Amino acid sequence: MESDVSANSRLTIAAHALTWIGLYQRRGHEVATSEQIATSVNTNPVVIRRLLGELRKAGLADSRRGAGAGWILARDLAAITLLDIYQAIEPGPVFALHRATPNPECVVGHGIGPAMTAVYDGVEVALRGELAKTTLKDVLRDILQAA
Amino acid sequence: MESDVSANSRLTIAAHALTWIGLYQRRGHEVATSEQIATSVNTNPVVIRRLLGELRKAGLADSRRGAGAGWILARDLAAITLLDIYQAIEPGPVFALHRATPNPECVVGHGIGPAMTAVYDGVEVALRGELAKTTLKDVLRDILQAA
DNA sequence: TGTCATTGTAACGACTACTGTTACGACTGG
DNA sequence: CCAGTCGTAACAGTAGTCGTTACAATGACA
Repeated sequence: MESDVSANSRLTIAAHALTWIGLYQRRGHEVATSEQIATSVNTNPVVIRRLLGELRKAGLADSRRGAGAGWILARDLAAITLLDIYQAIEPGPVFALHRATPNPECVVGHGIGPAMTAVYDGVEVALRGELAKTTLKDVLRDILQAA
Repeated sequence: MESDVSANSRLTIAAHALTWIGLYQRRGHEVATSEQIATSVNTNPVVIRRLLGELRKAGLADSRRGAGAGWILARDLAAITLLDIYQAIEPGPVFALHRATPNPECVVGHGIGPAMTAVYDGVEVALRGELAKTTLKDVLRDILQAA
């Protein structure tokens, strides 16, 4: 169970699932089932299907239905960055402004929004730049090298 | 009310509170009450006291009790970066690994943890670097310039 | 010494997000 | 037709944040 302090593991799970599909395909298989992926991730198949559904909308994965169905990559592992996955599954920014509008008659309340927005934009750019550096091919390479 | 998709507004509120105290002190006042700060932030005084309590533990603010009590800065605005605040109030990293340990008998399940950790470490460094660029003096300057 | 404004903190309900699970309809290869 | 898998709804459990009420503790000041 736990160990974390409350952060998002969705990016980890999504990268795990796609990398698993990629390795499975590289070994000659056609499709991977959510059941198989869930066994590797150690979770429920529905969790995998939900997540891969979002990745399909983003054009990173695809699925077949009916008998002998399952999941395939929509792109090569080398053409999928962690940024692609992040954008597919993370709806909003890391930091947010106030929930309730601060007092506009106060100088600070009036100007803090734009000031923080500028900083947060820079943070997002830096974060995305870091995630864009790594492709799933890189991730798989690291995994196989460590084995 | 809202508008956000579920992100942390704690850094925004904390920066708002400290900046407000700094401007208030610059205008000649001794201490700022949580009531006054809450009016500018548009929230409840207890929310401010809770947050400033964490900032006090980190050595960024200080408080006086009793009658005529309130809050003061423990450092000059120029000596407080957004990274200082972030570290004082954000308990964990942005991204987390799996909640449940993935299947260690699977190559991917075994190696994905270290591989993603390396990436996440880079993300944290980039994020912290961005936040360290801005001091509350910068924030206040932007606020006053825009007014 | 007494008053009283303010902090410190516990407690609670409301809201949101993610996770795990069950259930079942939709689809399709054989 | 049938069996296997996806697609998705529904629900409970966990966790974090926020707003709110309540009240004890503190300490400046009259």
